[in-house]
Amino acid sequence: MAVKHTKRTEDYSKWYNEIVQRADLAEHSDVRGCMVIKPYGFAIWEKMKEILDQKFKDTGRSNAYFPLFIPKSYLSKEADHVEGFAKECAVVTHYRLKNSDDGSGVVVDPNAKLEEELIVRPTSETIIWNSYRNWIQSYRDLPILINQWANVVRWEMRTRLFLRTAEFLWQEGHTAHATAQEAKDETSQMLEVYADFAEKYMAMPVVKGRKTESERFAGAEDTLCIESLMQDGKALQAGTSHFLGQNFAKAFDVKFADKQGGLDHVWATSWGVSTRLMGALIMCHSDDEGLVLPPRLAPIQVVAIPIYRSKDELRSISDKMNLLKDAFSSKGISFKFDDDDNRRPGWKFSEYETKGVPVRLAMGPRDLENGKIEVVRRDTKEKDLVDFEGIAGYVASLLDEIQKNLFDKALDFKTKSTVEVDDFKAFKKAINKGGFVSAHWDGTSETENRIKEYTQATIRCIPLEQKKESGSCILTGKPSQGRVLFAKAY
RNA sequence: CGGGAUGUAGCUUAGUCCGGUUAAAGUGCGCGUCUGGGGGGCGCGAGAUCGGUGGUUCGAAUCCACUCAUCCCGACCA
Repeated sequence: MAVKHTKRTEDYSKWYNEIVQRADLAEHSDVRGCMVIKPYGFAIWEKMKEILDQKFKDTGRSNAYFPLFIPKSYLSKEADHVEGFAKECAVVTHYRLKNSDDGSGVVVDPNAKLEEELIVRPTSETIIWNSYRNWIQSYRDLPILINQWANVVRWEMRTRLFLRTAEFLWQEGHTAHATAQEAKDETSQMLEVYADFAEKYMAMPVVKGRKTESERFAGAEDTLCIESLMQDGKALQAGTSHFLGQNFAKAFDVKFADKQGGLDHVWATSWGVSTRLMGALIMCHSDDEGLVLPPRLAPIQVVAIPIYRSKDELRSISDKMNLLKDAFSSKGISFKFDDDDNRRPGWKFSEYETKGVPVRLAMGPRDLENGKIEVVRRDTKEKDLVDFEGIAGYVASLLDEIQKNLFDKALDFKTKSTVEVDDFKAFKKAINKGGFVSAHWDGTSETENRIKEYTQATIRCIPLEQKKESGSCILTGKPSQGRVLFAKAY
């Protein structure tokens, strides 16, 4: 019996929520706005982490860890920064509980008030730059290239699993440089790392771009980003890399002596991606049956299901599967043989489909006799009967093909969903249809805001790679030097 | 913080308008059995102080008041 689920075309956000829960990725916690990431979901995040972490290290960065709590006074040192985050900070005011007088439970001990309140980090620039002051005296101490894997808290009004939660996991890189150019290069380099990760591993095409002033990170001089397009036509910011100028160095008085003996403030960057990538991954590839995972991020790449009546049949199939286990493991392919006798084959088929396992194998008595095995790929659901001999090699190249196919499909969708328009009427129509809309803009925040009011669309980015082209702003008609990318966004 | 809605078994819900004895179903869970190539069938069983507190009443899941929580729509939002 097929179980009814919400389809993407019926209600996209309902579909999304159901996938997250059905695929066992995460659930709502009793704590408002916070989620529990379940083992299967966390396994995907761990793969992302592992790959990114290696990329950071390969490019010369190292990990460190800074405190969860930030003294309130630190946060207020950089004016734009505090303004950007003040409205969504959790604050620690006391350090002790006590039993209530009426015995009804514990209450906050009013005598244990902190002299200076602590902010639960919404991001760590301030506490890190406070340390950097002590670490940096000379140009010889630079650059400092540090990353930390951590949780942060932003008290959001409305939350959605993975996409926007009050607490989330991320990595934040914080670097310090002797020159502006070096910091800018760092910002670009890390953006490349993110783009490469998104495309090669998540199989998710992205647009690399620059944020407009109003979308820029609080405290940054320049924000670069990768933007991706979800299947419902809404854009999602998947990663950001900021050139912070000397803002934090000035706020925290971080100076260094250069070769000539002069004293100057240090140049900074920060860059990050979060568990939001999980949301992007889900919305980029999954279908009405459930999750679809790119092989390079799938915790289980291949699952095998035995079909049998008697114990003897199971035993002879198991013998074959154990051979496979070794063959796959020597190729670095993660393989699961599901011989759980409490679940039936049909149930298992649905289960692994829901969880997005890229390749499913099934073997029954008939196959065993004929030296065959059934191979089903998750992305196209194509089913083939293949010779058992040499199956590991067959599956290895199939996984590569699936990885490529997912990217190609997503790229095709993105290309088809990106349109150029030259007047406001066409713009409104295109925005309502969904997707990226490439249009001329006069470069002012006023115009940007008015367009947002009229259409709910925002400028996702000013693409880094694009042809120079003069034109006129779709709203005001004023001259423009190039197109920017608009979309409704998550 | 404004507007709307909902809290009943692990989950999804019926019952509430119009008060009545042991609170109902599906799913999930446990046991048995037949089964097994796309979410199995049958039988038996466990599981709920009906969000909380107080009130009205002979009697409250049901009516009233208060309270807590969650969800949706706004506002806000890397």
